[in-house]
Amino acid sequence: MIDIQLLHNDIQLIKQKLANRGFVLDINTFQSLENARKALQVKTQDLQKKRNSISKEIGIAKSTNESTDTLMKDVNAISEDLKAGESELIELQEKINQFMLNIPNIPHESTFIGKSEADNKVVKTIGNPRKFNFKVKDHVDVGVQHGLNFDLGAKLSGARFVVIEGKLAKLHRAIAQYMLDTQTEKHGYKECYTPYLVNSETLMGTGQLPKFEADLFTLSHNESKLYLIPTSEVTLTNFVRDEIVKQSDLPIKLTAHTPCFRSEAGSYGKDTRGMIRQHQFDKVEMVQIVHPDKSYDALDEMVSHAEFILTSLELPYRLLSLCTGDMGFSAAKTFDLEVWLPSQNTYREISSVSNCESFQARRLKARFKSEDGKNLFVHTLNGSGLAVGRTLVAIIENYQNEDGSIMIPKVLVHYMGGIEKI
RNA sequence: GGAGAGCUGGCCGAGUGGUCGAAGGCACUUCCCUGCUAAGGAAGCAUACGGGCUUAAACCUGUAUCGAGGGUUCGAAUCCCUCGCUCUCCGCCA
Repeated sequence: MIDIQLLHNDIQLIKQKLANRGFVLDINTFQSLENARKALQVKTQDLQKKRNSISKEIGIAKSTNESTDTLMKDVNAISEDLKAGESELIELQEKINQFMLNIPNIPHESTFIGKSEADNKVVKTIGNPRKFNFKVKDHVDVGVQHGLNFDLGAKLSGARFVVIEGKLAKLHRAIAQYMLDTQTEKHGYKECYTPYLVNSETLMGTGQLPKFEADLFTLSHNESKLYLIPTSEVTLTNFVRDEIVKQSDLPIKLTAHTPCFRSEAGSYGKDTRGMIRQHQFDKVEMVQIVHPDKSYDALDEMVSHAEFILTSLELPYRLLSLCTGDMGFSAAKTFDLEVWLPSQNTYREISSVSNCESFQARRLKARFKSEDGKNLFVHTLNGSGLAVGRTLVAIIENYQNEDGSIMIPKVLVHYMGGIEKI
């Protein structure tokens, strides 16, 4: 949620900034709601004040056994107005709140203005795609012989599900272990195990709700509803919901390896082959909760933490700075890492690292106590470190041999129990 | 699934209808005192959203908030209802 003061101070400027990311800010609705709210709040609070003071007098009168008839008459005279005002005010505030919850974050000034992914800027390209002296196969063709089983996934669950068997399943696990060990031991994140099912408040906090319910899988549980997490950014970032942490506790660096569940509504026909786009995939996530002055340093740091995985796996990749039109709802600034996929002769997203500044913190009421005793919103960042499924895809494709075998990247051999090739 | 207990400020904890946003303690901040340390004394110390004043802050002031929501009442931390969560015991269970 953006700071409502921004809308009070210079709403035209904010409208412009939001327009850069394709969001139309309805100024008229906002201002008429706010004007109505302000007038009604003043009126209602005035009536509450009257009621409270008369009630206090009644209390005093009762204790001295005086008559309270006229006081009662006074208070009854305003009670109807008061009740109507109170309920109308709540309604208005709820409308304003909904309005605010549906506004995306304001892009950072360094974010390029653009409409779609075509306008993203390549920051750098690292590593040279390998030259193959045979016809490369895609990860499906290579993977099927090693236990990548889409038919079985479809039988058990449907489209966009996969079963991985044998050595390839072990490789999948090795990748996740390696990433988790690296982020904890090398980069200082605390390893966490979190729920995969969360309530709506949690998703509200990180911005998936109320706007993107269609992208989530839901489960009914008694009267209430639970959601499968689309990323462990959701659980890790919500650690600080409704908390006031000490400034000295910052930065908080958390990581988790979890499955992620996405309904992929609106992506029909996209990436239908293979395991690029699944309803369920594993990811090692990094989250940082930081002092507002440090969040852009932290962003660079997190990008480097994701990059380290790619370079150490010796996978060619490029770094993209996302334009305003391609960023997620909660982000002010986002870098994507894309890994080289020889079968597609292109780079594909494997990590996304975002600074949400105070956008999530405001929704989460996640604050820290500053040196002068003020409660200020923290900044939150999240990034994949990395997507496990897509990393498996990248390894299968980049490390394939002509005979269909797959070399194991050096750093993973240890995690594969010494196996160098499958 | 059954039975019971509980949920109050950063923490502990008092408070069962009326000058309660909430005693007391701890922690914290400032000051005083004291060779150091320790101890002692004084004051301050919740959050959100309004209004006033102001360039702004400070400040003054109002309203709301005692797990959440609803109800009763002139008035609710306190009474009633629903829900959530925590704990204890029993049952079941990886």
